[in-house]
Amino acid sequence: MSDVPRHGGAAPQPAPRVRLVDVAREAGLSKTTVSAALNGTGRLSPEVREKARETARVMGYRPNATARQLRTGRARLIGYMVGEFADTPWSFLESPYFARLTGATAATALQRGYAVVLLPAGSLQGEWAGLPLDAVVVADPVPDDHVVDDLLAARIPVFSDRSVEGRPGAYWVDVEAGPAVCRTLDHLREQGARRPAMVMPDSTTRFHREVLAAYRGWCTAHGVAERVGYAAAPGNGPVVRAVETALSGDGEAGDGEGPDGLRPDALFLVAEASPPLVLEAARRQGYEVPGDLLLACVSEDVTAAHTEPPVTTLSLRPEEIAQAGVDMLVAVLEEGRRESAGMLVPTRLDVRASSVRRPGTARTPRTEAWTPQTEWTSLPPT
Amino acid sequence: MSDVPRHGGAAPQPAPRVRLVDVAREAGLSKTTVSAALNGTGRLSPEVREKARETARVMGYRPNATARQLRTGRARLIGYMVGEFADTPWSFLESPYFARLTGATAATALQRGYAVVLLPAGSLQGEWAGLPLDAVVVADPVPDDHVVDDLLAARIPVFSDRSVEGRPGAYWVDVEAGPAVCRTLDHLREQGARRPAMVMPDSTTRFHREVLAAYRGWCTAHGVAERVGYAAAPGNGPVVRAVETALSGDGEAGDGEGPDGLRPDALFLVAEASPPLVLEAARRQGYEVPGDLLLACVSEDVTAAHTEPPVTTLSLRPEEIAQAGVDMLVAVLEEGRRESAGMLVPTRLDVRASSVRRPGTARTPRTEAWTPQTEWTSLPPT
DNA sequence: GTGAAAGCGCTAACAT
DNA sequence: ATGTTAGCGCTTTCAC
Repeated sequence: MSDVPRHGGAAPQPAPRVRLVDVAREAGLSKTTVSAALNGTGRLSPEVREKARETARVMGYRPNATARQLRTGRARLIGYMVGEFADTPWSFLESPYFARLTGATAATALQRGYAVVLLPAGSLQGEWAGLPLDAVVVADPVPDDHVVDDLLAARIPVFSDRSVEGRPGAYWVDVEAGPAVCRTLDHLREQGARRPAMVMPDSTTRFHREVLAAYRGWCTAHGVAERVGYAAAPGNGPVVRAVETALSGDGEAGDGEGPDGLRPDALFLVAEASPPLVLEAARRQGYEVPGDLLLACVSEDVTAAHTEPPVTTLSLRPEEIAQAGVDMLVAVLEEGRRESAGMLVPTRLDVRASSVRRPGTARTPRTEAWTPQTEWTSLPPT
Repeated sequence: MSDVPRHGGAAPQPAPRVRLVDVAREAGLSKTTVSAALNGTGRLSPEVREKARETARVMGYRPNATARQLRTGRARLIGYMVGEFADTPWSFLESPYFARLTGATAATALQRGYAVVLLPAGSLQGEWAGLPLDAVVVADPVPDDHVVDDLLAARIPVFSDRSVEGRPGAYWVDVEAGPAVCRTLDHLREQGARRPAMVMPDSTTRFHREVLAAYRGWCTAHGVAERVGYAAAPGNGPVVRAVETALSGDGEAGDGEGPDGLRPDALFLVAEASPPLVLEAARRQGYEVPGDLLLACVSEDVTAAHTEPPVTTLSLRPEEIAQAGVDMLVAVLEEGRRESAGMLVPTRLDVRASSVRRPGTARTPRTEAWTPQTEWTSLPPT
């Protein structure tokens, strides 16, 4: 008779929500049948299935996600954190790259039926240990952080970059950093650069290590001197200062004019900084862009297209990375594979006026996608 | 005897996690006792409590959040979405203001034991209808969107801006927009501006409506002509174009030189745009800043401090808004109040060189916080 | 093809 | 002060 719960916990909702059993009673069916009808499982006659669905719709039935979770063991919740920025665990959203990566991850995940919860950089010791996370995405982990280990030890699948390759329960998506660097440097060289400098953060991220290695390899292969400047910290201030130092020729050697006594004639900036600010910095150092200095930045900052001249950017394509990662995540979670797997996503160079000295040499006058060869390893795009 | 589940659903985890009952058996206690010990509830002797805690720790027990949720009826999960940007539901993270608001919301929530899940702008019809959300934060809703109604109809508490004031189940935090606008305009006037123009998005957000009203009121009170430019869309392109139009004096009236035939001598920009780009636009229109044009922007963009001259900004203080909102949310959820409530958060004007024509008039030469009077309504900070 | 019932792991009412 | 037990809402096995 009485439907009010007498024993269980307090029902905080004043209006008791309609439950599966309510639908079943209303439709004159059993819980089982209604459940099967709604989930598309079981063997039911079309009429019954329709009847159940209709009743549920009319009654405004919405399944209790928590109960379903408890039963199925999965919460359809994935954690998301960025390993870099360990000292300012939430500032990653202020980077255009991570903002887009985060948004795209959440968007793709939701399409696949998973929700993304935002987590701070830093170790598992945190307040979120109790969340029922099916998996955690760790974007750009730093090697000396042990989040990944903690997560794996807690048997939570981890999705990260290639640095986790081979570890059971860990999966990866990474960017084709090496080829991208080489192609960008090739482009600068095509446009006449002979002394390309690179500025990057003093970071231990796999991406940055790869970039540095590729730059060095390219310099060796082309017989040019290495000119690398390091930004002491992320953020516009430090990066712009590093750019100024690099452009003044006052590199780490401190010899005043670069390795060979000459100032660089191209700059490849591999750190998020505001393109207009970078342009200004170059000008303060007495350069005209692209006249005296060709400029290309690894950046997702949309202002790059709005400066004068517009700035050439190498996009890491956060949306594609996110999509590939989430697709893999869903495959893993839903098909229950355990061995590590991963894939590579290509980059895109958007050539703009800041790196075009000889008109007509660039693929297009202003802005055009140029995609290096794609390299898929395991898990082709579904 | 047998601990393996025989009846229930498949246990996807290969290693069965240690449950409450396991701890209880190991410690020679009952589930109840261990539960009470761990949760700090009930009346237990200190020794027993300690024993239970120690055993749990040793066994690496971590409570199953889902089971707890099912029992308690609350998931400790809050949704987060921003109402603006309905056409590009995920781009809000690329705005410095919303990036910081989002990060701060997630950070504060986590500290209070709640996780934040990212939701797209748009109506409840979406894929996330099934999430066990205790509440949803709707940042800057647009009036013609019915998310708030849908949420309230589904009896999910909503935390938003003042536009939801008075609706049962809805709570608000808002920014002191009016006073902030007046003080900024006062500051520009103090610095010598006589023809301040304002550029804002063509948005129906409560904030923007309030800003417009305040600007108009201020103009009337000071007997100056209104010069308002509207950006057709968010983003640097449209906003910069709107700035150019406003500065050329070519307002909506299309009279070539502004309402009184004169170009503006100050610009108050109430739209996120890259400060360096805005400066450039002003220069393209033949202005020198701050010589011919005083500039102040509502912005959280950190590049404002790095331009030459640095740009004066009115900060909406997203961190404070987030914290106030989450504190209120926790109070509501945990004390179960139903009547609507809200509070106001003050803004902060960071005066920098772009709006200082007469040296010494500004509170400090470069960058100093100047906080207008605070106005608290209900719910004082806890 | 349909329904009864077990039980996911936990918390809280009640009994001791 | 501690233990026994019901039951949160759902999915799934198994018997009919």
